[in-house]
Amino acid sequence: MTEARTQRELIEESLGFLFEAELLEEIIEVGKVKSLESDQILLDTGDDLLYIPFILDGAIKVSRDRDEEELLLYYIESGDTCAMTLQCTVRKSVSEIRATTIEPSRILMIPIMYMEKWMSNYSSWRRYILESYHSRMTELIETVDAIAFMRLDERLEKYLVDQAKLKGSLEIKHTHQQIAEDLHSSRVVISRLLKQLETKGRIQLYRNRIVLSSI
DNA sequence: ACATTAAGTGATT
DNA sequence: AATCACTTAATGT
Repeated sequence: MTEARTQRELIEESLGFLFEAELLEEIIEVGKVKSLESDQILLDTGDDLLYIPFILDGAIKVSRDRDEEELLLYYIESGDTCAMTLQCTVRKSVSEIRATTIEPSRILMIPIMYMEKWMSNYSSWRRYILESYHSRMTELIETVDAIAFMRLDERLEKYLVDQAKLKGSLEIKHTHQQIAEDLHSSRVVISRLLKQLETKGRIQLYRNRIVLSSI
């Protein structure tokens, strides 16, 4: 009882400003809230796309992975959805990305069968989907730019700043190894570059922890 | 005290 | 910028 109430409130709070009341009711009706700890895989490469996930709170990173290699593509936060899953409106398919929680997160899962119906019935839904697609595309291009045109040290600094903004804290609790994986580099290289940034006074290094001097 | 894991570094490609 | 090989430091048992 109270469970359902809280869930309704949670959904209204996170998504209420996005959709008209009628659609919101439908969303509350058919959506299931999934709670995940930090560092859990929400969706993995090769998984069938059965649900559209909406991030209610927390944050998620979307990365490409081949064999054991990984590369961070972009983050999704509260109010966002994953563009990858949107293509299932057109065609039933499997995921080509991995979505991992980077904070304890609650995600609203909506079966994909509603996609098409809502597309034709609700203008707020159409607008949301198109805008969402657009902003994911923009972020993806930003990432491509970073890989193509920035040196690794610049990319690392951008990564740290992005992390800090995302968490709302200058403290980043990652190992050098984890950062290396996100940037698709090696631990040794990241350690060296971090050391340089520390010498320049941009950061302070500790075990499992990096503190940014400023954003 | 010991083992394990994270981080630092010189040398080489 | 990556890899190897090794050292040093921090942390858990």
